[in-house]
Amino acid sequence: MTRQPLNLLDHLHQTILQFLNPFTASLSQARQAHAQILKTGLSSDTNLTTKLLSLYANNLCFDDANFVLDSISEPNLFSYSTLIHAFAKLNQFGHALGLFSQMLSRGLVPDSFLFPSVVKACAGLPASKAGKQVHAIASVSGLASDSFVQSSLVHMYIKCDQIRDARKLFDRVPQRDVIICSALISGYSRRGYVDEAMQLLSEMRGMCLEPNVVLWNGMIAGFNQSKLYADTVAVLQKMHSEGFQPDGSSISSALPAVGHLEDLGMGIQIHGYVVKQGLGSDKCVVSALIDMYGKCACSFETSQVFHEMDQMDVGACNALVTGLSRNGLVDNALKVFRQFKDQGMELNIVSWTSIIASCSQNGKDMEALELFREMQVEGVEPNSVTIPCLLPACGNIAALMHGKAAHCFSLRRGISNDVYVGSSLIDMYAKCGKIRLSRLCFDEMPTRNLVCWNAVMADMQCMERLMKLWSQKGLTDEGWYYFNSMSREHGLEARVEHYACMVTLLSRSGKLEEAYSMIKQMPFEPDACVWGALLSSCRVHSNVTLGKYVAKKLFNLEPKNPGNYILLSNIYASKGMWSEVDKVRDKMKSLGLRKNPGCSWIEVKNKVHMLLAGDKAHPQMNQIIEKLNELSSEMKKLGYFPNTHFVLQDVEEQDKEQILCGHSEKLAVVFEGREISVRDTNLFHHFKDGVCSCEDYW
DNA sequence: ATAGGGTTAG
Repeated sequence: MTRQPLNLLDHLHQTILQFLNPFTASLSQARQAHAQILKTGLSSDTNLTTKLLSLYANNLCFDDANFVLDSISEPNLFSYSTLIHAFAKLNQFGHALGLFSQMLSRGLVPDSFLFPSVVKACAGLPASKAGKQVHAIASVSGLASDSFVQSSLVHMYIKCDQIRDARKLFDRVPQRDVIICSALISGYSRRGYVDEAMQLLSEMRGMCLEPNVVLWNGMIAGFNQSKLYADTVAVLQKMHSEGFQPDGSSISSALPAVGHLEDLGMGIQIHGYVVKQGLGSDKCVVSALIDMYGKCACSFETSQVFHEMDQMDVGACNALVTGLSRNGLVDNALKVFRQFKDQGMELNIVSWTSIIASCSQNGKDMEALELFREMQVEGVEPNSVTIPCLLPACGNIAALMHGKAAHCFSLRRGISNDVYVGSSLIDMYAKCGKIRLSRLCFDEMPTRNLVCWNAVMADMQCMERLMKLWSQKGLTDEGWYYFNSMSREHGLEARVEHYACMVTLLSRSGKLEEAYSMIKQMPFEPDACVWGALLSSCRVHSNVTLGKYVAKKLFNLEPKNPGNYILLSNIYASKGMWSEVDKVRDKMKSLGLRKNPGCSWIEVKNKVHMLLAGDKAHPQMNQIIEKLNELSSEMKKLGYFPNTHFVLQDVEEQDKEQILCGHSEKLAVVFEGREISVRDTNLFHHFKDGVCSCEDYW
């Protein structure tokens, strides 16, 4: 009679065990089994509870896992190990460490199997203090000589940016294996220590150790990450020449470097290898190939590789979009993006960010804003990469409200501290004429890299344009202060764009000679930005002699930029040298260059309106013109006459008046009673209460 | 239980 219930229990036990099969069980089965266990009082069965723990952990059900752990009267090392291993594997490092400390406080002693997972958790966070403590505990437990523990510790120190501790530990290991060497070599590679990595690789020979594929791949990925592109490719070649077959992982880590180097020959060779080895079905390899051809300016091959794919892949689609826009084919990029979407392709955050970046980098700012909205409608959340791709579009068209919305989003999502987000905010606010907000963003950035110095230097340029401090030494001094402190206090080398900013600051305040001598002393060839800055100051200060000289330099550097011709002709015009003006205009005509039409944008009720000079395309154009005429006659009644002196063209007075009234700025001003930002060929004007921030200087 | 885990967006 006593056997019957035991059999029943046995049967139940078997059923629950089946439900808890780690390979087949679903979360709901785990919950059912859990309920059964509780009902039948099987909680003391360690076999069952451990399986349950592992299932909950693998499904990231922290609360359930903790509940089970608490219900075990005497949780042992095995219970904790199960959970910690699972969490470490699933990148739930905080949970893993929390359980580890709980386990220690219960007086349980970890074994050599548990330590690697715990150390991995410290590496993953990374948490260097905890890592050191765990190291100490391992030493006290006498387990620090275990090779698994040692390898994981080396990895942890590298992740915590403590290369010297990693090396110290490595040096004390008597019996080194491939794995611990691989950990250190990959660490060196990721931090850009090429010599140390290569040295250790050759030392392995002396230890009778052969590198394996994982080691090679770690080196390739590491060098690529350190932007040491030539070294990346060199390692791939070395690997191959030493008789190792690069796998998909090797190829997809090396291809970005080939692209950066624009080494098409190497790219084609690798493509051949991919085909030969049958790696063509590897999605990462294919995407990387498409990207490589895109970077090497081979639009045809980019599309070809894409179309030869046997299976659609979102990564490859993204690479194609970027590849097309990189080669001046934005419209094609937009077209294929639309096709992908219409085909029901699962577009991810990279897809949306790519197309937004393509637009904002190619003068399609309104489209970028629209796509950003569309993306959110589709339920895709922007991230810290999306924002810096979008913000230039806001800045370009002074879409302040959109920019502010992106700023608020960044604050809510806790990504405003990201150095790229911060830099693009600085830039966006400066371009919208919001200097104080721009500076606020700069001051609040916790870390500053080259990108944000670029932004703040550009910001200085805007300030110089927008403030009244033209000739006072204050702003120039501030510029010098930033310029010098960049290298002195932050160890960043001034680059050509920083020189361009200083040239602007100096030349705008009238120190044209000082600016020119700075250009001559630059440690590298001055580019078009530098000369352009000087030329536009020559225009401000009507300096014909220097202007003529600078323009010549610019015509050589960028013969197709109409802006330079316009500037020079304006310099002549400001001195009434109309025959010289005609010469420049004739030159432009013979080169087939045309002045880009003036363009204004205005945000009304969160919608951006674009107004092109001389363009009648705006749907409300009739009302706008009516209102303009109304304003004009009202202004004239109050004693205002269009100042035709500012029309730098040798035309009849009446035409000048016409030209002035057709200005896109005027068109935007019709939306009166608001803050208005307008941009001419080289700066933004910010109107508030009818007063322009440039104080009518321009 | 230890090293790499790759591609496409700034």
